[in-house]
Amino acid sequence: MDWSIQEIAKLAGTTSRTLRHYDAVGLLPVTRVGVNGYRYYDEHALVRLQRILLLRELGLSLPAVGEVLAAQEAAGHGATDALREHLVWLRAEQYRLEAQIASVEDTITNMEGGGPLMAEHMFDGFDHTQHQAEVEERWGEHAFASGDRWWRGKTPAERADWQARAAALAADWADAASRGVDASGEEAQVLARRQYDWLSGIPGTPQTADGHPTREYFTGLGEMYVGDRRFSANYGGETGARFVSDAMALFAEREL
Amino acid sequence: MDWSIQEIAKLAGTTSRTLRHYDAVGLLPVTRVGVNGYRYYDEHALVRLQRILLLRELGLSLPAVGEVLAAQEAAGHGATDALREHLVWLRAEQYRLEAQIASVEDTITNMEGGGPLMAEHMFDGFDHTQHQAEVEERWGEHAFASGDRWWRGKTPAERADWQARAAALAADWADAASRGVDASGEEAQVLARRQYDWLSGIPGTPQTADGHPTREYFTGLGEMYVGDRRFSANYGGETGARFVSDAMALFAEREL
DNA sequence: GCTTGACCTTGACGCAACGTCAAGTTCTAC
DNA sequence: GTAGAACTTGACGTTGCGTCAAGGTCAAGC
Repeated sequence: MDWSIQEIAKLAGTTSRTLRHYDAVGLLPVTRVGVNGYRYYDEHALVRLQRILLLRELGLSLPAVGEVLAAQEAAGHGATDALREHLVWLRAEQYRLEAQIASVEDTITNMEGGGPLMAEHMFDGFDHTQHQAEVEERWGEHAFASGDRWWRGKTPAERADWQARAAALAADWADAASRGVDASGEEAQVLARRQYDWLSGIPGTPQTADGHPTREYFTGLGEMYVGDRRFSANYGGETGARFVSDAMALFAEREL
Repeated sequence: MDWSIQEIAKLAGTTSRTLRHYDAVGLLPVTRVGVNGYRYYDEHALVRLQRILLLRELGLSLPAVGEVLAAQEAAGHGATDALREHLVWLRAEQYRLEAQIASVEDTITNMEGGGPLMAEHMFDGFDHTQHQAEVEERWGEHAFASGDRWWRGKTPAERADWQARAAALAADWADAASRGVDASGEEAQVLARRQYDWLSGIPGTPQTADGHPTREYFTGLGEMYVGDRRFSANYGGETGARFVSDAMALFAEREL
């Protein structure tokens, strides 16, 4: 049972170029090469490939991936040293990022001359509720001031966390859109759910009794995204916004 | 008043190669080129260079740095849009890292078959208090068990933060050592102070009444680092450990 | 038997921001 | 005059593939 390079690539969710690369660096040698020069992979290769991709998602470099796999093969199972080392790495990076964020915030406030970052930048990078006026028009008056108070009532750490969550969501949407992901597929729907859950945290949005956005609000918001520069700018233009909108509409249809 | 490429590089704390690169990409054009082909920079270039380096430390890409500077020049001062965009970026990265760290931790616990990460890995990446036995021998019995209880009493978030701090410190030591930094210089001494402050957070270490490590403990610890593989492995070998030790000794001499 | 189109190959450039030789020229000091 | 330091341009290396480019292979249809 063996597969061509494209077949195994699709099975594992990667590309043929990546497979050739892994072969070139010796991380995943090709199982068999036909007389025509074609590469073929068997099920052992598939398992190894899946492990490689998993470790890569954890942020390990290719040499590090190789170490982990070699250790596992040598010690039957276990040998987490390389992973633990990587964990230390990740934590150091996180700490560095934290410091950088603080520095950038300081720089911004210095350049703007005083005052900490307030509500006007609450939705930086994910400014969909800038549509506040339109939203209010369609779903009735909701005091944005209450949202503002909610924001100011948060601690700096909470604000940062909230913004980080929003930024990550925005980045993931943009990434998925650029990769041409299917709006009805699992990945996009997971994103739509994240968007939905995230919205639940914002007061001043139309919500059901259990604190979640209403179906109408959710789909309506999605529709408004399309064609609105303030939103689409962060999501790969109108194409990206349309993708987001589609995914949200499908989610609402199925789940709400 | 103009300087040669090496002179201005030293003034700003960078390298001549970097200056040539900035010239090549148009970020910092050279002020004047002599008939011999030599590059010369004036004070305006120095100011701009310093701004560039500052923004680079905040993590901006060269094009982003160019945008910020252009906006500042156009608008007199201000124009923080690019920086704010960068901030969103940083937060998204941080969030991504957080998720990765959680995944790696899960993977490790899965591979080791159960149980969350406990005290045995408390000092991962910065395991100087593994010298516990020797330390106790020299500074009297201090129950390591109390340190263990302290660790287990922390919340996961606190543990992660503490480990991140330790990992960052370790990484910075290793980096400074690899760059051949002077142990008596400001950079190394700042690191030594961080190390000192960090130690203050660990119960079970000899401390003065105000909760700080004693001078003897601090210098003694530094001495033990040299030649101990468990420590030096993380710091660029014995050379790195010696550098750390020297910096710590000088710090203790001057400040404690 | 031929064309078409999908799939495959190797080879090579591109990216980010410089570090690091290499080979040759110029300056400075003795 | 000459050693040695400083300078120049040019080019490769780094990481993990993406992305052409140019061409060979295969299955299907006419």
